[in-house]
Amino acid sequence: MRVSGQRRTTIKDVAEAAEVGVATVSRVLSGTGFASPATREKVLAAAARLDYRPSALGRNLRRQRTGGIGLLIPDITDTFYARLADGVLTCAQSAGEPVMIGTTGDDPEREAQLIGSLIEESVDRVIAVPSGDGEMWGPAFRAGLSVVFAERPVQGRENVPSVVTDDRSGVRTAVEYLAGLGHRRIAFLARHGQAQRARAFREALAALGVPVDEELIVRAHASRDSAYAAASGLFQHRPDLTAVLAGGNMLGEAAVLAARELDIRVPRDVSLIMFDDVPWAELCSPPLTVISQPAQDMGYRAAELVLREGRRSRTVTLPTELIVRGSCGPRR
Amino acid sequence: MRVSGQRRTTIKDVAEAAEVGVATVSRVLSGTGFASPATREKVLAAAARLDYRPSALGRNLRRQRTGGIGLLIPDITDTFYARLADGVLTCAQSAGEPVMIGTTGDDPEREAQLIGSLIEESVDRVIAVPSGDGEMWGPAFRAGLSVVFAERPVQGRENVPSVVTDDRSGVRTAVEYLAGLGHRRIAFLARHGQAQRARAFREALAALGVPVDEELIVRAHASRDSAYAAASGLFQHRPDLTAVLAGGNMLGEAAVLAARELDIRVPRDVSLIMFDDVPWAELCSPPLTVISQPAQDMGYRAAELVLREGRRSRTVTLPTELIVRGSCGPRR
DNA sequence: AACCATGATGGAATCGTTTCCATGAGGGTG
DNA sequence: CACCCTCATGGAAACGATTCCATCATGGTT
Repeated sequence: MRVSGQRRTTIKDVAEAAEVGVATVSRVLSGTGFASPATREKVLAAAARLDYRPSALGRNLRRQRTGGIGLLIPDITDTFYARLADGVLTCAQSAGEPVMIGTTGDDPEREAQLIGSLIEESVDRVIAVPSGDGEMWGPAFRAGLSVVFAERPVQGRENVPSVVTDDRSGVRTAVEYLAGLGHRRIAFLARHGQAQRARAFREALAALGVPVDEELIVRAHASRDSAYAAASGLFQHRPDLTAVLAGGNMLGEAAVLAARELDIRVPRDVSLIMFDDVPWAELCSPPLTVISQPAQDMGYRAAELVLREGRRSRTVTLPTELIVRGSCGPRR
Repeated sequence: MRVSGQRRTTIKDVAEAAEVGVATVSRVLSGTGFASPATREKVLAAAARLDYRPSALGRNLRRQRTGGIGLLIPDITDTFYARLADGVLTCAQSAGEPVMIGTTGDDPEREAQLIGSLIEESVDRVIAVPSGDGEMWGPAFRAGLSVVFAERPVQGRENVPSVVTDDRSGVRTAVEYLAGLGHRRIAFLARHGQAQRARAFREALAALGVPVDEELIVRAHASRDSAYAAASGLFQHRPDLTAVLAGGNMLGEAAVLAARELDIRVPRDVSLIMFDDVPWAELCSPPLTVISQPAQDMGYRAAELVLREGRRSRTVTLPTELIVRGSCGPRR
């Protein structure tokens, strides 16, 4: 314990203190290679005595890679992504891996920038909720990163392992439930990047013989303001709709708010189903019927996937569940 | 653009391509030192042609520090901390600094572990919502980290810059408001680590001449389950209370849930004020009266503080605001 | 004309670790 | 007894950047 201005204790100091070579210290401490019990003891004692912590900097430079996981999500303020991040962190921390986080705001350009910065930092494992198309991931793959996509796959990168929710089935369940209540003019509030869900929505309608009205499919960006604008605009332009499926919790929140603002009562005037179950869905008035998604699990699985780099694994699809509460009623 | 198995382009490659020395390349690219316009041009061209990105690893090792910011929060799932993290990320990303995030779960031991891992990674700037006492931060200061505390100060480390909310004033406002409605038996649901607020709560009661009932001050850990248990236990043990102040949004959520479960109506039977304004507070039934805190701003300011390392600055105190909605009523 | 200040430049050391390789000791087998 | 194989060990190279320092050229001053 020296005064400030001290030099970091290095492996060399330990070697000196233990009266062995640095190579031996490295071998003992990293557990690889041979060492006699006596030497091992000496080294361990010296390391403990000097309170030695190996520098990740030196190790990483030599190994030509940074341990750790890069995590790219659209918005940490969205509880869905927060839970996803929590899953990643839980897995990563139990594996002792640091996590570098970045938020893209669903902006491909910012995503590209963050990818660049991860490459610069030699982070070689990335979990991402991709915003853009597959192109911007070119540099990442060229640099040899192992990537796992979460929540959404990327078209054109089908062989990249991904962990996604079963959008098709989730959307179908919701649409069938609404149709069963008599609804025909059902709107879908989607975020950019949810093309998959929009497609599933069209398919589900078509399967039920309901004509698809493209004007009822509205897109918003990953921000509260954008979500509110989309929801409010939808209600105002199309007062004839009787049900809304919100593609995420922020869109659901916006829908409730916009409906309240416009004096549209839920579920009397409009039925509402929201993707993603969040704690407040139950506290809301009325309690929201939702399609729950295992966000935290998704993050955890993605982290597992990206950590066992060896085996190439296909994409994992996680199930959704319809939780009926009080925000849907028969067509008025 | 080579096939896989390629070597990273290094500064040496650029030097060769530009027909100059590596030192010159470094000077040009990092902007320091002298270089003739002609050479500068050559270097820049070569770097662009080879798509050169300097390795952060090499730089960091030489500089003996990692750029970037370590961020330690109790729970990323709590929207308050998510917003705080968002503020940090916004500032850090606009400064081009990577952020390493870790969640402590308000567990001092995990916190200590994460601090250790930050030191190992040579991260030299940390923003933390501290869980434990000042002791575990010893190693961090000894290692020369520059630390900024957020949300809570740490006793015994008063000279560490911090960004906190004005707990005293926030609590006082809430208590005075409740007292003004006639409430006397007011409970406080606190999280561990909110000793500051509990103290302010006692002071505010004392200032109003209301006797302090220690049994009405209940503590929970940073998890939904713990919060619910605390809230439910409180309502069951003390059916005589008429108002509750929740120290955080998860505690408020738990209080609403527990009250509903026990058939306690808000605000008829019990008035409720929650610390931290969240989007769902308005959607809740009844809409929740809250003490809003500038969480995102707090994170941003903390990041600013930790980034301009030079000047030592005192702690910043951010104001709170009482937002009256519908969860408080006169004493029954 | 000699000298010096200044700017441009590149070689080489350095950061802390891992890992390759050479060396040496010791024991078992032919 | 010679030989070889194995294990233990340490020196030194490598990773990729920054930066100190020496060298050299140039132009201005005395």
